[in-house]
This record gives sequence, structure tokens and C-alpha cells, in this order.
Amino acid sequence: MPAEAKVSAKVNKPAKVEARAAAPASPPLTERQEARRRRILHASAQLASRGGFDAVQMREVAESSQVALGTLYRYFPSKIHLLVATMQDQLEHMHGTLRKKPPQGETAAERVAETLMRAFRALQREPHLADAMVRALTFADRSVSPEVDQVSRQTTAIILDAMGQENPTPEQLSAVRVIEHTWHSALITWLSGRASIAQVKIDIETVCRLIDLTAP
Amino acid sequence: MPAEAKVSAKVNKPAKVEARAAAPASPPLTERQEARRRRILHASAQLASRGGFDAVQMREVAESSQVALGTLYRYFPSKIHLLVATMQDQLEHMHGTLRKKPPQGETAAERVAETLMRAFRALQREPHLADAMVRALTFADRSVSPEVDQVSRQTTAIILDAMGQENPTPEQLSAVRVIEHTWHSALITWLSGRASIAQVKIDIETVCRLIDLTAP
DNA sequence: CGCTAATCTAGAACAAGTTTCAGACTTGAT
DNA sequence: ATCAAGTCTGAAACTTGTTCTAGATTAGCG
Repeated sequence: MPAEAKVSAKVNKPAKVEARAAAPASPPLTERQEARRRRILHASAQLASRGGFDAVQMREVAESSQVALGTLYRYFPSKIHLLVATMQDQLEHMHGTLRKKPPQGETAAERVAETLMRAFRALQREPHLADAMVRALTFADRSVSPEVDQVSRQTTAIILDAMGQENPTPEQLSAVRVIEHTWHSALITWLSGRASIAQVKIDIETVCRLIDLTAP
Repeated sequence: MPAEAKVSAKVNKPAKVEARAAAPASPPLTERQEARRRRILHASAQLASRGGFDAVQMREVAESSQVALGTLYRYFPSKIHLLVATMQDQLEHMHGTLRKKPPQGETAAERVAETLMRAFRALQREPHLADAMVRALTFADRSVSPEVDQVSRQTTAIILDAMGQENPTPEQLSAVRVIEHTWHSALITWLSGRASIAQVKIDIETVCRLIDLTAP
């Protein structure tokens, strides 16, 4: 019946007031649709790498990715959704990269700090892209919760990986959540020029001490 | 020479690219100007208390406060500036209120957690207002750094007050910074419905343990 | 008081995110 | 090959933040 069947639960008109399931099993995308989605995300990242959040203009993204504006909005119901999806995309890369060279530290705290600093260095190479993604993430409202949650889970996974913990205790999970909070907020202060790179490093190292506090 | 003399270093055209001093000594405001500023902030808080960030529309703020749109922009060069100023305003109240009943906890960590939870409860009474202020705070870019920094200093002061520390060590200041990070980020996750009130409480209590770690 | 510079007002104009719509195009099923 | 249903396109419209302008007002000074 349909053609280029319903793009997915995620990729569908409902822009704001919707309340759909997270993304348990994303209805399959046509090849051309997958390609479109990829082009869009690529254009988004590219524009973001230039001027950051403001430079990602929906009309430009649409043009760059050779897609009509309406289509762009069908795939990503708002600029925030688009940027959060871009972040998901980048995070996957990052996780893959990090996996390859596990951190060397003796203690879990050291390894987590080392991993986060590695990620931070990667972000420093594309500060504008980082700006766009992080601003979108923290500005996101309820309508983007599922996607933001996914980013959060991915981040948690990275941290747990670094800890080398298979079965973290609830206490450790709390510590990880606090580390994530610190990570996001520290990034923001750095991006808005209110904290130096050194400062971010200190904050990360400081919060990572919580791990020793909950694990020994 | 002038009339309603230059409103202040802060309240003046330069909207974005400016780089003026923080607010060492704000050139005095006329009574009528002070009144206008107050009306604006009041309207802002009122609108925010209704629908949150989105409900604070510059045209409405202008109308509610009986001021021309251009004037509103002269006082607050952007919606973000306005909301951050609103937050400064609210924070002052809060600090005053908190001062009156110092926290009871035995340890510094307990007192800080208690204070933050008290603040959190206050925010829960006006969740929309909280939404508007916190979103503005984390979305603010470099052009708002001085104002955001001011908010940060105020928050730091509240926390140090609760700790009862006159001369905090650098380590303790790091811990306080991390606590602030956690505070902001936890608020965001709560506001966007991704964390429960209980969860925020746990996160706050968890991060406050850092104080014991740096002070004993 | 009368002047002058700065401020305030009303309203138009502009920019970018979002929505809408008619028509062309695809897809999968018959 | 044909058809129905769902997609994509192009373009216009709408919303809200921000800027601009011409003229009315106001404050402080001589």
C-alpha cells in the first residue's frame, strides 16, 4: 500500500504534542530514505562545524542535503530533534573510537576521567559542532525526551565501559549520573567561555573521585 | 545634558558584539527607569510562571509592562538576557529567604544538600518559572556571560553559606563548582521530565558527599 | 525658562523556525 | 501494468525574536 513506507515511529509528522513510544523497533527505512537521513545528518554536522548552533539553519540543511524543507521536518520534527540526532550519531562514532583504546588508569576513577578527557579533546577539535550539539541537548524540552534519553544512555554506557563495571551498584549508578551532569554542565561553561579547558579538567577529575567513594 | 541618563552600562544598546565591564558600578537609574525595569522583570516572571520559556514573548512582556518593544530591548538586549536577569532577581529573594533559616545538618555536606533541596522545593512551586529561567541560563551564549557569571557567583555564595566556610580551599571550591554543575543539570533533567524529584534528591545528596571528601 | 542630548513610543520591517498545501512521484499489492 | 496510499517537492504563509526609524517626551543644565 504505502510507498517509502512510513519512515519510522520517529520520523513522522507529529512535531510537538505527540507522545509516541521511544524507538523500540524502528520501522525499516527504504534505501533512499536511509540515504536522505544520512545526507541530512551530514549536512547538519557540516553546518554546525562551521558556525555552531546558529549556523544550522533549517532551510540551509534542507538545501545542502537536497531535500525539501517539509521533508526535513518529516524526518526531524524540529531543529532540536535534528541536532540531538546529530549528537547521537557522533556519540556512536566516539564510543567506537574510545572502545579501541581502553583507558590506562589504575583506578576506575582515573579511567573514567581519562576517557572523558579524551572525549573532551575530540570536542575541542570541533568546538562549533560541540556547541550546536550540547546547546541543543540542554535546551531540549519534553518533546525530545526520548532522544535525549538515548544520548544519556549512550553516555552512561561509555562511562561504565571505562569503569570496567559489569554490574554497577545503585550507588555507582548515582555517581555516574552525577558525572554526566558535571560533564554536560562543564561543557556548557566551557563553550560559553566562562571556564577554561584546565578548569573543565579539574571539574571532571574532581567529580570522578565520587567513583572511588562508592566502589571500594 | 542627557535625559533619563544612560540607563547603565548594562542597559544599553549594545546587543551582542559588545564587551563591556561586568557591572562594577551601574550608573544610576532614574526613578522612572527603575520602575520600568521592575515592571519588566515582574511581567517576565509572571508570564514565565504561566507557560514557561515559550510563554515569555517579548511583545507580551513589553505590553504587560507598559513599555515599547524597543525600550524593552534597550533594557534587556535579548530574551535570554531578560530571563537571566529574572533569575538574578529571584535568586536574591531566595538567598534572603534561605539566610533566615540556616540549615540544621551536622556536616557541611548535609547542610548544603538541605539548602539545595529547600531551593528545589521552592522551584517546584513554580515549575514553569523554573523552566524559563534554567533553560535561559543553559542556553545563554557568550554575549550573556557576565550575567550568567553573576548568577553563578550568587549560587556559589549560597552554597558556601550553607557550608559555613569562610575561607574555602581550592579543593573545596572545585567541589562547589561540581555541585553547581550537578544542580543545574539535574534541574534540567527534572524539568524535561527525564528524572523524578526523588532522583534529583539522590543526585544532590550524592554530589554533596564530595564536600566531606575535601574538607575533613 | 529654554535648550539639547538622550530616551521612549509606535509601528514597520526583517530573519529564521515551523506549518501548510497542491501537485508530482514512489512503492508495494493486485 | 495499474492503482491506492503514502512521500516528496516547491512555495507561500505564519510566528516570534530582533532591528530600525521617525517623531514625541524627558532630564538636567545654563
